Amino acid sequence: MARRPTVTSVQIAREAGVAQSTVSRVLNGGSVAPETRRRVLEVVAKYDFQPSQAARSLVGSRSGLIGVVIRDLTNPFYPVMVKAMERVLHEQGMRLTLVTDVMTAEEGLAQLRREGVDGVVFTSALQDEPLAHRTAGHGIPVVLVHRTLEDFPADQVEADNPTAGELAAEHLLGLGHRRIAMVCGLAGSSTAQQRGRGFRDRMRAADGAALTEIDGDYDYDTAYAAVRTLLAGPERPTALYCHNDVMAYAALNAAAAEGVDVPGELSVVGCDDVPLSAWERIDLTTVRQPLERIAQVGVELLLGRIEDPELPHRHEVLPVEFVGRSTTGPA
Amino acid sequence: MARRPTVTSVQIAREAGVAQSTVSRVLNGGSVAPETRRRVLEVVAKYDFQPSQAARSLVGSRSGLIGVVIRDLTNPFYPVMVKAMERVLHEQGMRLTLVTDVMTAEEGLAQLRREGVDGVVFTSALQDEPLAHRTAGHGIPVVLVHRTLEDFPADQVEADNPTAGELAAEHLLGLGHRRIAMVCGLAGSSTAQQRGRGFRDRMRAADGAALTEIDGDYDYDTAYAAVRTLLAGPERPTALYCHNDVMAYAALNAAAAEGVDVPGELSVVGCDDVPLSAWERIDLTTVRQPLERIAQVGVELLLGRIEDPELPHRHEVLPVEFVGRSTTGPA
DNA sequence: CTGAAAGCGCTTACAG
DNA sequence: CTGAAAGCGCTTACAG
Repeated sequence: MARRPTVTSVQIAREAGVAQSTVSRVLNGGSVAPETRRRVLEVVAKYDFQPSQAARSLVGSRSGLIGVVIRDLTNPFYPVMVKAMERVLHEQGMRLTLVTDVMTAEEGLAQLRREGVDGVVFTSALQDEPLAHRTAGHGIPVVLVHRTLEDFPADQVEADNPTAGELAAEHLLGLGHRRIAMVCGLAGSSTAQQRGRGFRDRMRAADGAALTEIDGDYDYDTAYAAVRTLLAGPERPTALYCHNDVMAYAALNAAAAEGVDVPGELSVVGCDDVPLSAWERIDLTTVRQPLERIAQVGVELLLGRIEDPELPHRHEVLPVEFVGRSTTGPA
Repeated sequence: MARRPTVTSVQIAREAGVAQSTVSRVLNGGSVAPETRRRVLEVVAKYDFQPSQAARSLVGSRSGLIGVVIRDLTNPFYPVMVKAMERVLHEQGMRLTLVTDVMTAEEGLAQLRREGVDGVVFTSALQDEPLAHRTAGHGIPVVLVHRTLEDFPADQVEADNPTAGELAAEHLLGLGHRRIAMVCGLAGSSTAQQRGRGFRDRMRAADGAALTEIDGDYDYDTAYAAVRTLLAGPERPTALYCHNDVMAYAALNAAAAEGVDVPGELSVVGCDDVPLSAWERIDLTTVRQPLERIAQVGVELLLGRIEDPELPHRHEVLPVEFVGRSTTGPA
């Protein structure tokens, strides 16, 4: 396999009658005489010259690459985030490299190191996740987005998840529900812990309220199976609080499969407010978190830290908002 | 910004007491004495050494990077494809770089050239799309996946879309529908053209069948607005054939918004069979195309071509399958 | 089997 | 403002 012929800065220089370093200066904004600049740019345009990223990142101090760790890309939550991050990065002339669940955490870290990323965004960190710690351990700037880790020495951005749980509980209790089940997200995730805590706190304050908790792992299939079992069982709850929208969809569908009317016999509340949730066929009552904003702030914090590693760590908590729709009703 | 200290092959060599080129040979499978190999690997393991991709792709003939052009990542169709492609690439030790709609086609091509991709997968080519042509023009191997281009000199993989259209028409006609509307995908896309053609062909063979065509652009919002207008109008059809599932969801939701019962007053057929379509709340009658298989075959063809550019071009057409669910009923 | 050397395409001091 | 030169971290002939 011969490498296909690509125009290099040396060829541009030769044709423009300048030194190769002058081409570099023109492209990177060094001081160049207007006439020289014009001549170089003309040749650059003629060949639509694109400087090699490999060479650039090899010699420069930056690769212009940001790693984004997203385990499950099929959760509709994440494409929205990816898009928001790409937008910010693209404005800065930077690129994004994805680490998904096709590879192990180990392989993911190796990948990020080989690619020489300037920083990494973690979107789904778990308490026992070694990847974020080890990445930071290699001196790579890290930001934790959406899910956070207590005492982790890095910038972090998340929604006000305890309040999200409280708002959900308040809503259901206000409708008169007392036999409630909570479909929990991944045990090691901060979001599940915080949303669970907020919900439980409000529940405890209510008279005669009984809370059952089941594991949904933030996964459609897991939640679907768990909710079907629950609904087919003896002590069917009158309301369900799901730690994310995807599990709420699973609950809605499980209810349909079991012939349980929503919201007549069962109320369902989610968390996230993914675009899907507004669909008439779904119309999910949920708690909105500012997905795009979280992604955007996360990338901005990371870029700021890459610029200045000495900045004090910031931990942003963004407000959530209750969104009442038609999957909830009186007990 | 100082570059953070990274272990290099020179340091590994020094500590192992060998030449740097020997380290390279150990890592890339050259001939090395067992004892030498052992010593080198020991040091490699000690530092968890990861060779720089930048250096490697600068000097080598391959970057190990494959560009994947996906315009709209939020269509649930695409994450499934990305995952399938990542899986194949990861097995080959290769990586994927995404080009989405945060950048223009122009910027996308520039990006791919700067990154020195070994090849590019186009998943949403349009007839007037210059990007695929120009990419190939730069000598970069290209494969067209899902959407194809007639007479394009490259490997192509698609579903049997004409048959998809025919199956949908057959189903609706068989249920007695005669006043039918077709919600069309992007005008310049092969899928919309082929699915439309297949559907029209069958329609023409049916007595007294009237077909209205409206533009949905493969976009949820566009299709939603168009279907609401259609349903609110005077000559409401009894059935809808949508060129993809996302527009069918829009149609389902638009019907709900207009108070039109599905399938009682309106039947809806989609195309794709994205996982979502099987949800009880959606339960869309559709025509399945083998998403993952298309993605997989596409990447395999591309890798084969990179290996041997002289291979004759292949054009694979994969079978589709009708999936009857509950959004369709008798006229 | 192994080492010394060239070179990939750039950026970045360093002179002038 | 501009050029000559060093060097980023590798792979790949080329000797031995």
